[in-house]
Amino acid sequence: MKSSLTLEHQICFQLYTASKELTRLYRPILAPLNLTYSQYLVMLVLWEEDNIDLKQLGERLTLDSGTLSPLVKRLIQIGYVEKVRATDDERRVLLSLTPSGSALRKQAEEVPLKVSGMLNIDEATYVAYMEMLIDIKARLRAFGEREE
Amino acid sequence: MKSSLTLEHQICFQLYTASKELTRLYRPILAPLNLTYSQYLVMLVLWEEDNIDLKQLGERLTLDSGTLSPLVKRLIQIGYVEKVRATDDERRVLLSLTPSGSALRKQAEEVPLKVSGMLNIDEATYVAYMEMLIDIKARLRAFGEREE
DNA sequence: TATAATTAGATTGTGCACAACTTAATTGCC
DNA sequence: GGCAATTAAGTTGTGCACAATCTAATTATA
Repeated sequence: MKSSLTLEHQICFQLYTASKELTRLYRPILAPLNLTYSQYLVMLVLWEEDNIDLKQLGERLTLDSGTLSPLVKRLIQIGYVEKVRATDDERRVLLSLTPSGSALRKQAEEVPLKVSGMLNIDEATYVAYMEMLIDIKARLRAFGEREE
Repeated sequence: MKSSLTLEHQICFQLYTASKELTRLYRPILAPLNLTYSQYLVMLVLWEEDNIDLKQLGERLTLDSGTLSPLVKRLIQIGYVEKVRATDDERRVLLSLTPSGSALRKQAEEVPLKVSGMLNIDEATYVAYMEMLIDIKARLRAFGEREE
């Protein structure tokens, strides 16, 4: 079972292309906000919880400092966020929204609606798909923990 | 509905992290074959259909020449494939397996088994998940075509 | 209380992923 | 047949994604 080497029968391939194609859908929607897809994810976290430290941010997005450091640098250049060193622990860096970064949230509110409109998907299906993806991740993590 | 801006409620985020985490699972499995994940996908296509041209390969994987050209260059350097210009149309480039690239298939046969073992997933669930991912792509493409 | 181990973040190097552009071959159309 | 439009690959530039390494701050412990 599942041992066929055919491209289309690999769940990895379906997941990989689905992710790429969905990201492609976001590009024109995010362009007016001056954000890439990954930058948008960082902003989503900040709108939810301002003044988060980079460590937590990386854990939320499963991104390491090698990815996050230059990404955050670009968000600072655009002027949406700023870095503040934590006073209690000088190693930590807190990320906070600038007024322009906060203001952007209003425009971003429309993004999920546009996307689900484009996907043309009903609530029940949407939820089922979300659960599937979360389950795949749970299985991956269960394996990771088994290995430790 | 679906208008919450919370990270975890975005299907894009779940798809993006699931794909990244699954790819991460493949890395140690593919390392002994001397392949990255994307290179593995190219090899899958070649084992299925040798002597394919780059255009078709790119369509199969939804990758453009900007990604594929350097990727193929690396596969040639490793010695798994070679490029041959098509005689009937000098623009086309055909990709074919070297003996070492063909031989690799035997080792690769074990990859899907290892992965489904790690995912610890039964056949029915696996198939259901595949169908969901294919459906997501179909919806994305349906939108793309509507826009043309 | 020195110093070893750990931790947070940054840097470097490799490999995608894709847009925009270039080059060369082919096809269409007159 | 001649020339514009199209097509296939390749190149360049930007931005992830991640491993490996480095630096500086903190914590643990001998």
